[in-house]
Amino acid sequence: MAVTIKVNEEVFTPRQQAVLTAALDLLVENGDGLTMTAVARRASCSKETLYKWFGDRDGLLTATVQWQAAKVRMPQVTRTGLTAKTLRLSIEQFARDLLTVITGEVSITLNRTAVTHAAQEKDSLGIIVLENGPLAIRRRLKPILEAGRDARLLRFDSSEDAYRTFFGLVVRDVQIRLLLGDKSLTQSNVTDNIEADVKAATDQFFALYGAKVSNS
Amino acid sequence: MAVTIKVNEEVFTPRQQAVLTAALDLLVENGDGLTMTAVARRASCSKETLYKWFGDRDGLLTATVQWQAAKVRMPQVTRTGLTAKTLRLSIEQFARDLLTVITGEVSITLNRTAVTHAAQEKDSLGIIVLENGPLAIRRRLKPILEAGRDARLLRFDSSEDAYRTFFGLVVRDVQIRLLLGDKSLTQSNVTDNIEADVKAATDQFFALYGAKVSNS
DNA sequence: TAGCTGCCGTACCGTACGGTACGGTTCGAA
DNA sequence: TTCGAACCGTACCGTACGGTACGGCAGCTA
Repeated sequence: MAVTIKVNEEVFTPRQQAVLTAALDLLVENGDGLTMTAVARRASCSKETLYKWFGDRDGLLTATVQWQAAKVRMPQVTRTGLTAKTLRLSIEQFARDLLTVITGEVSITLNRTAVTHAAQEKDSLGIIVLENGPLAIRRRLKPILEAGRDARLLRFDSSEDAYRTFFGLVVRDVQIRLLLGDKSLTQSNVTDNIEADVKAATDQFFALYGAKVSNS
Repeated sequence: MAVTIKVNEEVFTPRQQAVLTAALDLLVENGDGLTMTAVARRASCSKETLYKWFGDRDGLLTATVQWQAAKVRMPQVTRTGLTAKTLRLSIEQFARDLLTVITGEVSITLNRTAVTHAAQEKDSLGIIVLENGPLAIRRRLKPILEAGRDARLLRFDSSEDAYRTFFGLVVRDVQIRLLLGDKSLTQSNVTDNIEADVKAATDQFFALYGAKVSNS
């Protein structure tokens, strides 16, 4: 990976975080409503300060997305002994985390913002969102999958393929429909079904990658 | 389905189609570059005409997306006898069509445009894109899945669930990564692997939903 | 030829917004 | 108490762009 991006700490003072919070709120409320004047008013700060701290509008946008995306760290999965049972619970937890994140209002907003940004030859926001979303899950899931394979509980050639299949089974068409504003996916409509979807996806994943019981 | 949208013919004169082509080209070249002045110049027409034909900028955008999305009709799948073999070929063809469409430059542009639009409380473009993308596939795939079930070649309770699983297995994380501008997914990088991905997805789909051979 | 229609090209207007400048205030340090 | 740094609020500038107006031209009809 040649490009290194600022996933670093990039510490913000409390006051700056208040500004970023205001910016995020504006983004969530009204995607294109992130004008410098609006942020300044919402955060009770001067535009001059915004430019001093973040350089320009793009800098503010990047700082907001980056800061927020990094906050969406999902709870660590307890990776105890690795029996068939704990492995399944871990997988389920990953599915639950993934679904919970992508259906959240903040995640939808960040993804929309990054997609909009990507439509203008700018990929920095997309990279940040990817890095903190799918790729974060992948980094944490892969070792567990491989541990499962080592323990003869799972069976696959490429852990990359296994991860991507898992992603597909869990996310299906939910994310793209949410990003496109599909009204038939009410927030509650989705969240109410998360548990069922988690179970279904996990079942399917084990059906595809679980070690056959009656097998050498 | 309560909402009926203008998927109708909405005939455009050749001259108007030339204008829409210019608009689409601008969208593809530079997502946010769709200014009325740019379209007028590219299409060698006057802004006055644009407003006369399409009402306002949003009308032009909608007409462009709608006209283009409707053109992305994928080839009809020959639905012959429905043996195990033809069913599999049909499923593979659907997977191939779906992957080919979503990885295309035009599709990426339309989806990005619609997502951007959806970030501004406007869902019309999203509905159009959904209707002509995933939902079009669904409308055509479901009958085949159900025919497969009737012929005891497939096994599932809900054809809706079966369709969505199929979608997930085929699309995985490809679409969201493309929308976010993931550079590690070169165009060729993806298209070269389509056949392998089609086969893998189809295999997995039949592993999950194919009727067990040694059963009842 | 006269007149009408449709359209091109260009000029124009109003506004929204990114970015800058500056006066005034608070507050901590010397 | 004085100085300076940080920052708020506001006014300001330039530009880009959506939308409108208008002059001119081509083509059709009578």
